[in-house]
Amino acid sequence: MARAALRILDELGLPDLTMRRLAADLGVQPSALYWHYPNKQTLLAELADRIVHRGAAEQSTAGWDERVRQEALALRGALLAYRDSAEIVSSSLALGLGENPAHRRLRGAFEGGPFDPATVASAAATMLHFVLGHVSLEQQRSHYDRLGALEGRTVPLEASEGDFLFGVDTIIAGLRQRAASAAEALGG
Amino acid sequence: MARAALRILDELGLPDLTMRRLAADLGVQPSALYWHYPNKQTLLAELADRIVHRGAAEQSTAGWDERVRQEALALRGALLAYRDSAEIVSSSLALGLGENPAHRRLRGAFEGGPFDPATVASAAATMLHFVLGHVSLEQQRSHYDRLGALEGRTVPLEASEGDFLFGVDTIIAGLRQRAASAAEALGG
DNA sequence: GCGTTCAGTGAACGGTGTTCAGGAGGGTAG
DNA sequence: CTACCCTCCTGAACACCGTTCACTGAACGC
Repeated sequence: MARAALRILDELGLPDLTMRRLAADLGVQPSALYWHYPNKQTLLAELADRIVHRGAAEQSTAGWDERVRQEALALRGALLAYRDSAEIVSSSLALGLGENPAHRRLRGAFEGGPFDPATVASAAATMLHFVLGHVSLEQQRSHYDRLGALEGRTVPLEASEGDFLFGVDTIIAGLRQRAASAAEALGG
Repeated sequence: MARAALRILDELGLPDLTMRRLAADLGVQPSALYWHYPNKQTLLAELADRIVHRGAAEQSTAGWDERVRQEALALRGALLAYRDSAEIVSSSLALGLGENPAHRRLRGAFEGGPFDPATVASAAATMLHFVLGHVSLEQQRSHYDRLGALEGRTVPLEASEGDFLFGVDTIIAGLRQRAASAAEALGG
């Protein structure tokens, strides 16, 4: 059932992912869905989980900065695999923050670095906000693009990826510097 | 009319900001609104403009990093002044990117620093994504909070502001370091 | 007086998420 | 064989939503 929802999401987009449409695809009345999920938001939350879950970076022995970079790229990849996924993940984020798989994996990557737990959480949140914000905008733009608005030049995907890497690397650089000055204050 | 919409937004929240509700508040039939705006999205875009417009940081002669910090804080302040504003601004962002006032002001702050135009645009986008992502999550959480979910401990606003400053300062630190290494490569 | 433009009415259209009484169908205990 | 329960689904409704469209007054220049 979540499978069918993901297929609709990918082919038609979030606005067309309605309970009625999903029910029709399953050959069932819309009310039948409410036996499995209490409401649409819960269904979307499960979709968000599945989308993020698929995007695990392979285990790596690299330094924390490279691991964070890989994790951010993997997350973006997972999000770009489904249409409008960033919006769904963002929406579902508020309820379960702290137990969100994306946040958890980013924390895992940061834990390999010289940060105290509070910093790890904040750093992961910062990176997560950036990634979701970036991909969200990217997907929204392609949505309006599909709709015929944005008549002018479309931003090429390549430029978008460059922007993404710029942001990720900037945040990582900031954290590296933060770690360095913290070490200096401690050791000096 | 946008005034009335902003009042509804603030008192009832985005889900209750319906064309019917707005029309009722104005003592008018819903269809009357469509003489002034072609559709709801256009109305929301104007609200986004007004919200962001109100949050201008005072002119400052400080360095680029301090100016960026002030601008980010001002933007967050403007967003927090209206309920669900971050979501509205994000939605309206995709259509008019490049001419968005928030993005423009952030660019203005970065232009005081040692960055080429492409870097300025990317840096402003990075900061904007972070700010919108952070505030969006913050507001979504308080929305669910109002609804009675999140039965457990609510994240205090102070912690949220700390997280926000952490992110802003980290991004600024990353950019500072980027500028330094670029200067070194150039001068050395 | 006449035509035009502004601003709004009132009813409808097609869609949405969600609820609720009820009904098949299977398993299991008496 | 009967009676019951549990699972899953039906069919019809409810209360909304954004949007469209023919029509109606009021105000204004010619």
